[in-house]
Amino acid sequence: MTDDPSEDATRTLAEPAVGPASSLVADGLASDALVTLFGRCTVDYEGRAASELGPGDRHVMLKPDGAALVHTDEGQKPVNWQPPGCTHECRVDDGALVIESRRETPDERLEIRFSDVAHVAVFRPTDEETLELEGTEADLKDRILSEPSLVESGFRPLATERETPAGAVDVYGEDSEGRTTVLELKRRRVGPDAVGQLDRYVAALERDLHADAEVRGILVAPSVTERARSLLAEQGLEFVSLTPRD
Amino acid sequence: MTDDPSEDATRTLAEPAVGPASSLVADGLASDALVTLFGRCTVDYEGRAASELGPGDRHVMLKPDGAALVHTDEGQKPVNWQPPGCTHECRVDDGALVIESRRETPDERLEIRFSDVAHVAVFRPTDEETLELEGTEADLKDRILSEPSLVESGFRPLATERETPAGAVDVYGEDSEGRTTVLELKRRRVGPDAVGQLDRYVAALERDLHADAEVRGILVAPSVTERARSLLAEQGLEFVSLTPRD
DNA sequence: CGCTGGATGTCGCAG
DNA sequence: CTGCGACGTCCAGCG
Repeated sequence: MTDDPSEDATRTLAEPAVGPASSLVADGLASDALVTLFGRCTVDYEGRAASELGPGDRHVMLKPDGAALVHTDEGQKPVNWQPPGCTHECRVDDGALVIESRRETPDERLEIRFSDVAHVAVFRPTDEETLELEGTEADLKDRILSEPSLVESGFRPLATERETPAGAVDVYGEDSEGRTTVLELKRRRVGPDAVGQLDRYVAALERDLHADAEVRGILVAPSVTERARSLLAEQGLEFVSLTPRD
Repeated sequence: MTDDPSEDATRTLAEPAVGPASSLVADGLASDALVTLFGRCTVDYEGRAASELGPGDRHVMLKPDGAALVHTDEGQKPVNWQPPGCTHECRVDDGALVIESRRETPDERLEIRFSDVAHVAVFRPTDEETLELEGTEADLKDRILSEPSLVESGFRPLATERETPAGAVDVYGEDSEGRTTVLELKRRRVGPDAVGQLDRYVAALERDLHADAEVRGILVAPSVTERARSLLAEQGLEFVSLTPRD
């Protein structure tokens, strides 16, 4: 760490000419800073899919990890983006400030062309802290493992993430009568997709064990939709209501 | 529209005191602008789940549609967020600048507490243009409908989004021998989940028609994983390779 | 790297 | 509003 303010201070430019704007963006990219731009731009993307976006005033963020985000006035998700790991370049082309972001595997390219830059900023984010999150599926699993009777009296968990030919089962165990019983856990209200998932695991286990093996499948979630409930019934599967918290 | 520059120009503050920072944020929120802040903050979230994030230097974006995004130096996704439709408030509390975002249904609350604000900006994004995207599942469907033989010689599409007790089938039709044939389309390489989906539709249709009805199920995608391929085989389902573009 | 499934998924559309 | 499935989903964990 030096005393050079460019090493840790925020730097900004308002209504810059293309040259100074380009210089500041390039400096920010070279020094692993977080760079933001605001101004009139078009956006072109080509990769897994392809898109075009006509001119408008938007907010662009370039992260030190190689991510790029283009935000309009609406929506939680960026209108265009590039994932972490991309290489960003900044150049001046025909009087426009052009940001180009590329990656390989898959080959993807994002080009943001600014006809006018209203603002450029270079920030130095720090990330000492990690997010503490609760209320996840992992919390629901912990709840069940520490108190299996919440699922059913006499239920005994024997393994988690047990492998089957159709994938790994969340919780694998036995009921009070010794029958193989598998749980599919969801942190929130579930639809038909979760039933299909549980059904695949149960069918795979019945094939994998004996032809006559009876395997119980229980969907554990706060609630189910009506269609999911009828699919469960058709497949001879069960449901237990349980939330990740409380 | 007036000549008041606050109505359309970008406004910024560098290293502001809490009072001026709060005023500018409040002005921005009141005038449907896009507001960004950068500085040292903690973040607390309570809603569908709950989270805490200790102090660090982060970038916050408040959108005119009510969305809120908190970005660290890493990741394409914000570390914390609030979806569009939320109500943002800005206040000074115990010398700190506090942004609070709320919504109902579900009841959710996000609190961002700045101990130090390095930068505040108010922008006026415009969104005249809409994104033109190609290479989606809809493009794959159009391709098949305009040239059904891409799936199989003699295939005749009869309906799209046809309803079954298990949900709507992407493409419903008949093969050259008059057998009911349903397609599940995916724009990219697929795994076991798509097989489960197709299987649910085929099983529902076989129940819905006659007990003796034979229904063919074809997964149409660029490629499949090995596990998906074996699940297809076990269920007597088929695969056709096709991409949304080219 | 590819596979797999979770996510405070988000988003758009239909009932 | 809920239900349902697509998404350039993103993302972590594991082989």
